[in-house]
Amino acid sequence: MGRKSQGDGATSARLTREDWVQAAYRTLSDSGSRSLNVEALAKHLGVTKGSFYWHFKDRAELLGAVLDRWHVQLVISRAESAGGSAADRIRYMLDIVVNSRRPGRGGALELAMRSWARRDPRVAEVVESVDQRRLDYTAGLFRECGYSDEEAEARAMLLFAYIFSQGILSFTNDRVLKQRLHGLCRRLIEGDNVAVAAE
Amino acid sequence: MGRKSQGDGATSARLTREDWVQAAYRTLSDSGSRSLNVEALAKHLGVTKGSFYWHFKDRAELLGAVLDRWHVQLVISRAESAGGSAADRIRYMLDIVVNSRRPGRGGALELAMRSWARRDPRVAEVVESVDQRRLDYTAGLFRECGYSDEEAEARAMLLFAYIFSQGILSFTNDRVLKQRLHGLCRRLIEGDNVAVAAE
DNA sequence: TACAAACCATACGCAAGCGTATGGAACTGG
DNA sequence: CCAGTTCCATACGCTTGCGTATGGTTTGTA
Repeated sequence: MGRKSQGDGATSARLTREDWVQAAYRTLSDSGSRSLNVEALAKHLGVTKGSFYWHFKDRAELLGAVLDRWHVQLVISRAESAGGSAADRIRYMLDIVVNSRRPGRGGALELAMRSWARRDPRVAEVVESVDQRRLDYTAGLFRECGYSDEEAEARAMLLFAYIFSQGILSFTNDRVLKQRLHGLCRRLIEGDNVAVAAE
Repeated sequence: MGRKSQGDGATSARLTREDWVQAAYRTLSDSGSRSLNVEALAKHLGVTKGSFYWHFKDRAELLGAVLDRWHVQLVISRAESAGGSAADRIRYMLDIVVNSRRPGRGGALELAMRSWARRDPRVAEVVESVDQRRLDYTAGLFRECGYSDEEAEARAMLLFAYIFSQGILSFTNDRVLKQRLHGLCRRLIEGDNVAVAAE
């Protein structure tokens, strides 16, 4: 097994600190941070852990880097970069759920972060701030659609609950049915104001 | 540290297989199944692992027992035992979220099961069947309230998404605000039919 | 080409956790 | 009270994974 033939994210022959973080970031969604072990990562990258301990002080430093990456990556919301009106962006966020090719992927990462947060208060703090920021942003969109402060916040909560759960809970595998149900859920979350604003 | 003074679930001086399963079941919600290790459990129960390996063949057998317990426990829904009309039971399920004294507890267990399911297909199968059964049951309640099949299913999905997320996501710590938002979310999920039927 | 820095391999010590072996303590029916 | 069963403690071997030490290989650079 040659190095260049399997380096997952390693562009050059030799690795950088960033390559390690990326690999760790992906591995994280396959299980908790607990199973994020150095030697497995090294094997996955086609090197030995001698490489790892040159880039990082210890395993904790890698986990810290992974946490940072998740933090900044999530704050720069995908919906924001998509642009459009508030109603458009709400609809965009909702439709990501169905349109994503790899459904369990994003949900698995969220899951792993929460699971990790339960035994590391530092992680819990980051997760909480990310949740809050996402909620604030989305509530702002609903306010732009004409909802009151509280109703906007409630609908934002429901929106995230829905998105989050779609990635975690395994309700149905029927694509067609899921699509139809998605339309109904979207209508319930968006409500009348958005529907009116969107047409 | 004497045994009887700290046995967590052990009623008599000596332990039974059931005591081990109970202790494991509780420990599970504190992190993934990965951190469910025998020696820590033994310490928690005030014995050594010599005891454990008398009751169980190996660690896998304990995990299997824990999985079974979760399975049967969840099928016997709490809402069903509460009784009342369909609308009452829907409202009861929704209000459990706010009324539970230890908010993170149930959510943490759900989280742990999902996290576990991601690396054990046997667990994934159980989780999926449990999800499906819960959804079917709840959709039935909404149908009793006069909703169509699909709308009932969509509202059931939203209900579970909401309940699940309340246990996992960390939106706000403000009790009062949470209570008001809960009322709004409940109204969105229940919709007009339930509201009419309930009054 | 020569030297320094960056990067990696190999080999080791160490702790945690699983499972086994074996003997001892506690309870039980006769 | 005394076998026999049930339950537990102690001690051991084994594997996994973290971290270190040390030397080797590649890359940039003068």
